[in-house]
Amino acid sequence: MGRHSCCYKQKLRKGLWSPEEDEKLLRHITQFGHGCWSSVPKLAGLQRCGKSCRLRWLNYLRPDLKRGAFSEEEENLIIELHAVLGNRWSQIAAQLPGRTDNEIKNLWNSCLKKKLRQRGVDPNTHKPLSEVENEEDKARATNENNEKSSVGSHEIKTAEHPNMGKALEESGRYPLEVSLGCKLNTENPAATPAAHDRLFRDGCFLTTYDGCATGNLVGQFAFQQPSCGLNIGLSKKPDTTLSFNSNSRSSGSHHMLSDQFNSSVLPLMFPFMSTSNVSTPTHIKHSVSVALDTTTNSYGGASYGFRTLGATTAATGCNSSPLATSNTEVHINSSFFDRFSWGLTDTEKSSKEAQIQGLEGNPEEIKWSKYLPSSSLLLGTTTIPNQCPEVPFATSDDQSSIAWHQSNQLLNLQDSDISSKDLQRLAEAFGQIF
DNA sequence: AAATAAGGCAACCGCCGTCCG
DNA sequence: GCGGACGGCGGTTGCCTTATT
Repeated sequence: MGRHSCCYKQKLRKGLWSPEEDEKLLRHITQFGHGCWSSVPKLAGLQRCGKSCRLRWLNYLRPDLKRGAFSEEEENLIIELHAVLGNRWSQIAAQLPGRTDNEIKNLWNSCLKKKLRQRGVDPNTHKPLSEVENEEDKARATNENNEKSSVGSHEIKTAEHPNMGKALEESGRYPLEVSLGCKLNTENPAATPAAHDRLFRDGCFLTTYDGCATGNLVGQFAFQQPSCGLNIGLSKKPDTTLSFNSNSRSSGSHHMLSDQFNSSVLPLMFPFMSTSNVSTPTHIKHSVSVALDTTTNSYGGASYGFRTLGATTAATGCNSSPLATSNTEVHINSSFFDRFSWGLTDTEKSSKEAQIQGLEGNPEEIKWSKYLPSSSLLLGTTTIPNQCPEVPFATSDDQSSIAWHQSNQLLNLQDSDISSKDLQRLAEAFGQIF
């Protein structure tokens, strides 16, 4: 292992390539191909290392390169792909024929980041800047509090919730976090639950938060397993069409939600719940149902909770303590999803989505497709109209589709041999899209 | 017109994974 | 199994050009 041997060689030219060098390299490769790059400079009569030749060819000389400025479509595609893939420039470049990873990286660093900021979007997270700033403030405040108390957040939570320490210890994971942003009660804003009203019981979190602070949402709903960044959710907007915006930890499609989000999926999503030794259910039923009152653009009520198998004790309403129940069964009912007027279409498919799906079929070229599942969980046939005001140029359906694919694969990775680094990368990808 | 700052871009650096002897 | 060679990738640097003062 170690550095490339050519790095140690002397008398090799560095810096910009002269036209003569370009000509030599071009002539050699068009005539003989590059073969082994380390032998190219010698055969082509160049005082360069093979690596430098390779880079020059890939980034400048190869004939299929597209010259000129990036089109708006290309820029938008890069932004969307970056939301999913992060700084994996080579994989992004694979989706833009004739463009190099270096070119895209430069464009991103010099131009697109700035554009996103001007649009109020954080280029790292693809969330609205205001939200990112809020999160940073919260994180700062949390850190300060932790420092003051000289106790880590984990310990604080454990102290608050006696079972949690055991849960963490035995499951080896962070607890499941179920987030329910309940409603925007336009007539009685006070009825909206307090932000991040977090309750813990038996290894799981229920977090309610006011997802409506922006005024754009009438509700949010999300599942989260912080340890792997998995977070699935949806939001509902006043126009009564469902939306997956880039910051709602959203994913999936109508089919995912209504058909796939069933009792067989949740244990996959949150495997620790069925495997840890804490008092988790042996059978998990999913029941979160929210009745939408379309006349007031608010949820008429939210039913959610953990309940004992066969005995629903989920609380109703948004401001109660739904975990005043005795046992631990996450109860998420698909009827939750059926209460909406979805306004979705099965047939609409953007060209970008088609591109993305196209890449899934070519694992040799698109390496991140290896993360995608081949199981029936993989959906991606339905798109959702773009309802994402925060990222007006991004089609949230594409992103959410990818997110869902990746989240599924993430789940399927539990038993795979994929490395922790891969998982980390996936989690990072999730962090960026969410 | 000169100096300085900012932007854009090409190339390098160093790390990592894979291949192969 | 080990280690060197190599290809690939993302981060960074530094040069050149353009804009601003």
